[in-house]
Amino acid sequence: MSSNGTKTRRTEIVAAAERLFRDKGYLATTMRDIADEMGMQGGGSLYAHISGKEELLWHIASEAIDAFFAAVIPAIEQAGSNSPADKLQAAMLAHMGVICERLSAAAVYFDEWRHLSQPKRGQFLERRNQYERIFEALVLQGVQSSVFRQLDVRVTTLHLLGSMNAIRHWYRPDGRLSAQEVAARITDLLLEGIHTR
Amino acid sequence: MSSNGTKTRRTEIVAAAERLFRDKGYLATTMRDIADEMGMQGGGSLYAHISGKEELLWHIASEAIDAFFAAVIPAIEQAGSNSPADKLQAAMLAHMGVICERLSAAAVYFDEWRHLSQPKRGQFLERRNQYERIFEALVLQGVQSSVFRQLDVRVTTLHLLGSMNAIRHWYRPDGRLSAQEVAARITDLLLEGIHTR
DNA sequence: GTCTATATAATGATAGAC
DNA sequence: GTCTATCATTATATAGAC
Repeated sequence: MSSNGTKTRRTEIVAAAERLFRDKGYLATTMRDIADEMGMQGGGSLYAHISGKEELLWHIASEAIDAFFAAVIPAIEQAGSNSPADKLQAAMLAHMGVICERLSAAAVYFDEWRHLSQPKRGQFLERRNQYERIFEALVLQGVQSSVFRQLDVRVTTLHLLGSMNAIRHWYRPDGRLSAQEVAARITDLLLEGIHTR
Repeated sequence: MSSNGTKTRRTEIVAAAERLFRDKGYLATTMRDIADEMGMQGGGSLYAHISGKEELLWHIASEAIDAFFAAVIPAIEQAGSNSPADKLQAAMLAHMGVICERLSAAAVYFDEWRHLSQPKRGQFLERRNQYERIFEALVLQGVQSSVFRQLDVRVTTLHLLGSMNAIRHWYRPDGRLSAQEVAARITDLLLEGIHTR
């Protein structure tokens, strides 16, 4: 939103690209596809607002990672208690909240970043690793304090992240469950397992 | 392998394409890339062995789904007991075994199938759904027999499949853990959770 | 079966009129 | 800021010599 509350044309283009990148993939999406989505007659008009296709990819990917940081950091700070379990739970709910509410951006973040050329690609991966270390630290704290089982921290962290991120493949905003319900159920499944106790 | 035990040229091409489709993605891989990988001088020589690029994608994707069926069905039949828990565990180990030992094929199966054009795309999805119903049936049996908690069967199944499939993003054949170890640990995490009991 | 050369189509991006 | 036209590049696939 600009200062007067209206979407800029550029913002609309980014949103259209985000949807198309998710639906068809970055390489399968043409500038003409994006122009069509905008109601424009040819791909050329887009270049009055953006510098090129890869700039769209970079914009979406880096804005997505900002969204994850912006949701998860405060969630951890405001968790119900200082216990690693509560902090991890809060982080997981926040992380999945971003995925469910920004499905297109999340798809680009997870699946299309590899089409960035260097050095953007390296910058992206560095920042993503930084983000994932937040979860690894929480898992480590939980294992060290015996709130969690004596698990391999690396494998457990990769498992948690991979499992949470997988919901992008099947969560539907218009489905039976709300984003909060899905996030809560997956969090419960990951923390407690599926076996009866 | 052909009857005399040697790889056919076509099989080599499929293997090269499989690697490249995983590393760069289907659309980012050119026929010249595949020819290079084969030590050929130009993309044209490939067409003596295959009919086109999409045939490679279809061959890899449909062979991959066959591999999943071929591993999981006997694993369930030969499970340690008739309990849903043992059958599901056997199915999970077999499923992740295929992913770890056929990483390239798995990547194509999970990420590149959408570039199939109709009607192949629909045929693929139909068969994949059929495969996933095997897991859904096992989850349902486990919930009905109270071996598992009273969980939403659909969400739990999607969670299990998504979590298992996510290991393709981080498992490395030359890493610290073997395929069997990774599969066993992820199975344990999914069934028992991470919380201390 | 592999080579070189090429036909054909589509792409990202630019130029200039309005 | 959008339009139309187009350039330069690259892609899949084919043709014909060897």
